[in-house]
Amino acid sequence: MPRGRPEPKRADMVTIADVARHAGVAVSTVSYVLSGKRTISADTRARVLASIHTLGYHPHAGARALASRRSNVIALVLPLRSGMHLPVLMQFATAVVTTARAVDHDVLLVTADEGPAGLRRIAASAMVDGIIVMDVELHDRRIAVLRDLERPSVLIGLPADAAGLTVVDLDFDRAGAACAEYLAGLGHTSIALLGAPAVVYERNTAFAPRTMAGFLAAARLRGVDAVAQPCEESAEDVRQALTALLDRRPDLSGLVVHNEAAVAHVLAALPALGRRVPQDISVVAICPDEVAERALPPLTSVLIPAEEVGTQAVRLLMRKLMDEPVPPATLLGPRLTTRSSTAARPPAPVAARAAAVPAGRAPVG
Amino acid sequence: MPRGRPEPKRADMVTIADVARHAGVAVSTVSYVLSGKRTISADTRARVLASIHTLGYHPHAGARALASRRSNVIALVLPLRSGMHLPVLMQFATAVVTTARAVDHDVLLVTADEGPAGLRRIAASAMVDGIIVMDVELHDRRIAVLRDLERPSVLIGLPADAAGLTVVDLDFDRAGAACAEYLAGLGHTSIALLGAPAVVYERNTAFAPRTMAGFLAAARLRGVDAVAQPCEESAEDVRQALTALLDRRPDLSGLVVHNEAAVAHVLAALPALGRRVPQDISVVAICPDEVAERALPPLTSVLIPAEEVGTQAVRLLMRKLMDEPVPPATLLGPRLTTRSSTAARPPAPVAARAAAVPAGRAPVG
DNA sequence: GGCATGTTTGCAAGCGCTTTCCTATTGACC
DNA sequence: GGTCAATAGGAAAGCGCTTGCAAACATGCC
Repeated sequence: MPRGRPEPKRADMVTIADVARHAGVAVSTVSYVLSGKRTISADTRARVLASIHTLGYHPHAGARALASRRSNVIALVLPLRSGMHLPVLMQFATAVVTTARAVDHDVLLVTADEGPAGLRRIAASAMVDGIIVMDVELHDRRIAVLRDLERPSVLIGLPADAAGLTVVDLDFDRAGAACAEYLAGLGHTSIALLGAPAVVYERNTAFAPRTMAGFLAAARLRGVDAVAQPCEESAEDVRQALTALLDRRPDLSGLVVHNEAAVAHVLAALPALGRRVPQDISVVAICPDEVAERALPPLTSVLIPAEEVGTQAVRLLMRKLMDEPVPPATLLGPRLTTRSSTAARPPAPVAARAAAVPAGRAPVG
Repeated sequence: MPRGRPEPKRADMVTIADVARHAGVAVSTVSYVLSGKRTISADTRARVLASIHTLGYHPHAGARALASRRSNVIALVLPLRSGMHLPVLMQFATAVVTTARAVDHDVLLVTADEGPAGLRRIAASAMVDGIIVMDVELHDRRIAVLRDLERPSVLIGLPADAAGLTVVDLDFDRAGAACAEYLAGLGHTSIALLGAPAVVYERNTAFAPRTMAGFLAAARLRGVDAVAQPCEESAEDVRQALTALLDRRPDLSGLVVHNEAAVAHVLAALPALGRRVPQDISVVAICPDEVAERALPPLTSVLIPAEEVGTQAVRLLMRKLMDEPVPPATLLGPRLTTRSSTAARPPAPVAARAAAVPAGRAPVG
């Protein structure tokens, strides 16, 4: 067949040329109407839009990506294998997709097990404009790749060395503080934090010590007695830790648990030790809502704002795509939800101290 | 600037032309090495591959999609909003991504709330070659769109009218049968199925009646007394239903529960009615593994093979992309996992009939 | 009237790839 | 030696879009 003779097009595909012809304008005009990159008279614009509508035109993503060097797709790298707490992951993914769509981007789903090579692949093939990586590990092999990739990226979770990267996460410092302030506001004057297992602190994963520090600092500011300690995850360890704790501080009336696995054990052990929740002791958890809601009694908790993290991650990525400066780390404020595991000020057994602190400060968030 | 003069390229992007130059061959040769669409001498091929490797070349996805009319991306439409059982959804998504990657495709994540227009958009923009839609409703507004779309699709879940579509799902018929056969194999001679709430049967959602039919048919084949009935979800309704059931059939020793919400109530009600699980009565659930594992005692259960559904969905889609014929419906075999809620043959209270049926048939799956 | 200025639109050169033609080389067979 | 077929590789035409350049026209001002 002779080259260059325009044959009747394949039935399904409507191209920008079809639209231009139909509207009686040049192809470029259609393009500009769509991109808004130059002013088009109201008249022409309306005509073009009408043609687009009647023909049911959708620009070819590949062609657009080729010509504009933008795919309008972002990659979302998720640890789909398991381990992660699913509801959190889901909320996060939903927020990312929704936010991305709101700014005219789609989301390519990539599993973490594709590893560094996977990131390189999707970036180098210009499949995506940017990358959001969830569940970043402390010494993640991917961060080296991300750092020298030509595409921008946003990490969820703080790696050991975040220099040159953009990170979003919950502000665990303030989460700890929120718990302390909330309990102080309820009138509690002796509180404690049970944290992650000791090993987590040893390998200095950022979130654990930061929560502890925030908790202690806030308590000190409010003039409240506070201790914080790691907590192993077995029922027996929890029981022992609580026994020792209550032995040392019989007036303890507020407890923060930042350890998802230990939560149930704590709730089981307290009644056995003669402390009713919340009458004798208030318990605040730092955990997903689901865990808090399912506990008995449902727990007042500070939750990881997965949705907001997702939204922020996309926003930050978009700003990087537009070459706007972004802060290296964005830490999100904790949200405390009141449920049935906390009550105002200590009851009778510790009544001796009950009047010392004014109650009534509103919860954080 | 004068057009057509090859300026030094933008630093990051390695193109096929660079590879061709480096290997001393034509661009087309590189392309053919990559696609394998024509024979290349071993020598040339090796040289090209070496160049690709040293230059770190990755073909530009957009350019490839434009020229080849294939994006090598499939869309995965998920009901991310909630409602769905997350572990199942996650397993499914993971299987889809993994399988897709194994056949050199990526996955675009689309939320169900983009609706029919969203499907049209991603299809018409040639962003994806095919679409997998999860959680299809009985009268889904999207199936009309899918049907006249130029791109192939695979549905998870059976819509009312599946004509012209490709569907994958668990074979609920066989799931019901598997339960009956398993209980029969354990020596039980009087068994019952508690199904979904009545309303589900009324609106003839396919899965519920099919499970029931399979259960009854298999029981009849094995010469086992069986009844099946809908089951409401409140604790009180469950208790009443069980009471009535045990009243009518005091020798009942096998129970199948196909109702996620009622499972816990059944387990609570049975001891109250003087039946220990599994000593007096064996219970099999049709539910996600998670629910079965968390129950007390952990339940022998038939689970939805989410992973296999995902894998099959991708395989079917690939076959459609290659214009190979595929069956309109692919129903996957159930998998029964034995846990602690079932025991061999009826115990003492029904000893009168205990010798009637030989025990020992292996569980299904 | 002539020139600078502004507004609106068209022209056409690619973006990086696939694929259709086509040429060159080789070996086999008559 | 000549014809044919098979095998390897190259040249170049698009795929559908964006965007730099410039034309066309109107307007304002001297």
